[in-house]
Amino acid sequence: MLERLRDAGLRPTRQRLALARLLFEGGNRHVTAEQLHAEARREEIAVSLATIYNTLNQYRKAGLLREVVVDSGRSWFDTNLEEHHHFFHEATGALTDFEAEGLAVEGVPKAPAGTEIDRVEVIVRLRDPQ
Amino acid sequence: MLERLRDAGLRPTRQRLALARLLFEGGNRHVTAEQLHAEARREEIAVSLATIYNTLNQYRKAGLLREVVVDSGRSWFDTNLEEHHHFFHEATGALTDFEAEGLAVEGVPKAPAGTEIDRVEVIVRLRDPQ
DNA sequence: TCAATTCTTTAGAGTTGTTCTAATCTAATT
DNA sequence: AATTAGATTAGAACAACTCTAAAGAATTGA
Repeated sequence: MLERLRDAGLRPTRQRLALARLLFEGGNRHVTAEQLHAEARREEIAVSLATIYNTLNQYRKAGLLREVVVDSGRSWFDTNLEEHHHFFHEATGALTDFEAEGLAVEGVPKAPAGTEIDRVEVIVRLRDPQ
Repeated sequence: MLERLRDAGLRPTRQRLALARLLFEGGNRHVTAEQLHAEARREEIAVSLATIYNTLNQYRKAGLLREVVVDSGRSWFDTNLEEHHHFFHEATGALTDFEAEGLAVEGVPKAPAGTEIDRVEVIVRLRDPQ
């Protein structure tokens, strides 16, 4: 974990290490800033909300996390760096991954002049059965 | 326009009619609440920001508009009701449509138990050429 | 047509999620 | 150990909404 932070050019401070452990040990996960803050509090890790936001954004810039926008008014951070897509259940706000393997998006038009494609994101919005 | 509002079960008030004209006359468009408010102000239509929000949400619920979430912290409303997808240019915040025709998304996994697919959204994120 | 009723609009206060500020603290470097 | 550069913090500030309750406008029914 220490290495991972050093490689990303981030000083391995107490707070950053503790948050890295919560985020990266034990499988992929999705969190919001508030959720991570609450979790740190439960684990008795003293970290301010400002540091949670700073850290999540630094991790994102360093490529340790991805941001997922599905929900206006709240940012999700996703530790899964593999190519994948998302289910989003509007009713509950639940966000789950599905693998890109098996999914084919064909016929994406070429990028408008002066831009290039960064990535193609597929969001499958779910509702309760009617 | 009057008909359109009545059919949607909305009283055709001065404000709702004026906003409907801005939104629906003259081709498809994407707006945020603030943008529409500024535009109304320029056209000397007196509408409060609260009414802008109310109206956009009523239009969305009535199916006259769709909401597009690409940008955490801001909601976009899209008057294009046809099946289509979006380019989003991160650097400028520009949002543009592309037709669904020609695009094929294959191999979407089936919806998790207890849910069904509402819609499959494709967002092509653009960056400046490196 | 004109009350009476119901729905709509409004200004401003409130809320939520996020960023900023500037003072204090800590890791790295000398 | 002292210095310095960078990190953390509480709380203020900010942006995008949403709510409230009072005033206004569209509809209804006589």
